[in-house]
Amino acid sequence: MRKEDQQDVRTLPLFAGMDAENFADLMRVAYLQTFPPQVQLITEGETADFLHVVVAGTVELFAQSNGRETTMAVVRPVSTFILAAVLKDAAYLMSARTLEKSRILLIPAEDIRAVMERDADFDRAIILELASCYRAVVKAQKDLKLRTGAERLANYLLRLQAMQGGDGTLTLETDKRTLAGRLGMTPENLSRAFSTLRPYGVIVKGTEIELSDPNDLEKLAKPNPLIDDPSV
Amino acid sequence: MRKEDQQDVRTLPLFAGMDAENFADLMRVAYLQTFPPQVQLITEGETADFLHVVVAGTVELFAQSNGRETTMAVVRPVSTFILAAVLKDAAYLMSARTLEKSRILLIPAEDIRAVMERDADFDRAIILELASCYRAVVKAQKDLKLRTGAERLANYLLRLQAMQGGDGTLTLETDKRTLAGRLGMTPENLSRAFSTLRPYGVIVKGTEIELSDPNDLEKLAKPNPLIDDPSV
DNA sequence: ACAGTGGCTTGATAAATATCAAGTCGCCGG
DNA sequence: CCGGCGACTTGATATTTATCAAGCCACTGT
Repeated sequence: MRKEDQQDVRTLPLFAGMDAENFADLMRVAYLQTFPPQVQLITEGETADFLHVVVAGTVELFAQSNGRETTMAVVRPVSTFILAAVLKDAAYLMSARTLEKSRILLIPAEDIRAVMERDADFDRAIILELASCYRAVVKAQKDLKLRTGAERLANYLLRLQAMQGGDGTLTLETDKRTLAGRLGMTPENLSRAFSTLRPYGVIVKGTEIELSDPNDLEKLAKPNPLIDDPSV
Repeated sequence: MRKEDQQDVRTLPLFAGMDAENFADLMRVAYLQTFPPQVQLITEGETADFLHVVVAGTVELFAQSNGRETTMAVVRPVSTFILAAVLKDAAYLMSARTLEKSRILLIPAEDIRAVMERDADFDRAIILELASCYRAVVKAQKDLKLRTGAERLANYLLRLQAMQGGDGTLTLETDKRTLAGRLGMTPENLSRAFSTLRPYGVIVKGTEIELSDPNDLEKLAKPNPLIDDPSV
C-alpha cells in the first residue's frame, strides 16, 4: 500500500496515539482495495470480518427491512465504519456501498481485537471513537425526529456553507438523490424542500448553492449545537 | 449505600470484570439517591458530571428542540446511561427524567475517567458497553425509519411477550402515554395502532395484553433479528 | 444533429402521522 | 354517593411525507 495512504490512516484519532509497532502490524495484514462506484462492500447480517477505513471516495451506509431501504449515514475520507460490529464480533447492522470510486483499507477484525488486548492507548482511542460514533447517531436521531424535512435541509446547508468558508456559497458534495437519502427524504421531497427555502434566500444552480440571506435562513432552520455541531 | 444495591451494580457487564479495588473506589465516591416520579435528573447541554446507574425504577431519556420534544429511550434497572458524554467530558445530548420512583447511583465522571486510565479490564468493558449502546441506537433508528407505527407496536408486543414467557400474554411495563413516546408516536396514534392490530388477535385490557394468534401477528410485524434481537 | 438516457422537477394523489376537540371510563377524595 | 380528575379512546381535520406519473433539460454516443 502507498506510504501516503498509510500516513493518512495514521492521522485518524483512532490510530494516532497507538504504539508504532502495533500500527505497523495492522498495516501489514491490511488490504488496500479500490472499488468502482455502486459496489456493495458489506451486507447487513453477515459477520464482521474487517474494519473498513475509507481512504478516498464516498461510502453510503444503508439498511433494509421488508421491501424498504433507508440511508443511515454517508462516510467520507478519512474515517472508519462498522467499528462496533468488529469489536463485538457480531453481525453488521448496516450494509455499505460505494457512491463513487473509492479506496478502502480492510483490516482483519481478529487483528483489531488482538491489538485491543495488548495496547491500552489503542483501547482509549477506541473508547473515544465509539463514544463519538454513538453521539453522532443520537444527533442524527434528534435531527430526524425533531425537525421537518425542510428544516433538516436548511441546517445541512448552513453547516456545509460554514465548512466551506462561510461566504454564503456552497457546493453540494453528492448528487441530489444521495443528499435526499442522507437527509431522510425522497428525491421528490428534496426538490420541494428546496422550493420551500427559496423565499429564505436559497438559490440553487445544480450543485452550486447560494445563501443570499443566511440570517433569514437561520430563522427557519433554528440551528442547535446539540444537533448540528460535530465538535460537541 | 445498601450492600445488595452494590452487588446489583457489580453484576453489570460494565463493572463485572474490573479490579475489585477500583470498583470499591468508585462505590466510595458514588452517591445513591432516591427520586420521586417526574423529576428531571439531567438536562441536555449541561456538562456530564456523573455517570448514572438506574438501580431501581424507570428513567426516560428525551430531547427537545424548537418547541418539540421526543422520547429517545427508556432505561430500566440495572443499567447505565449517558456513558458517552461522561467519557468524552462533553455536554449531555439528552435530558433524563424519572417515570416512577427511582433509585439512581451517581458516580462522578472524573473518577470514571481516572479508573479508565489505569484499569485495562475496565477499558475493555467500556468498549463493549459503548459498542452495544451504539448498536442499540442504530437498531432504534432502523425500527423508526423502516416501519410504520403499527408495525413498531406489533414487534414491540412480540418482543415483550417473548421476554415474559412467550405464553401469548404480556403486561405493559409503562402507561400507554409513555409507551407511545417509546415507540415514536403520539398517544392518540398508539390507540389507533392497537385498533389496527385487533384483527391480528391483539386483545387489550388496560395494561394486560393477549396475543391470541402470534403467528398471524408476526405476518404483519415481520420481525427482523437485526432490529429486534437485543443479543445481536 | 438527434434520439435516448438519467437526473431532476412538478403536479396529483395517497398514506402516515399529528393536532384539536369531545367523549368515555374508572378511580379517588370529600 | 357524588364530583372531578386523569388516562385513554374516538372522530374530524391538518400537516407531513411518500408514491405515481409526466414532463423538462442537459449530456452522451452514434
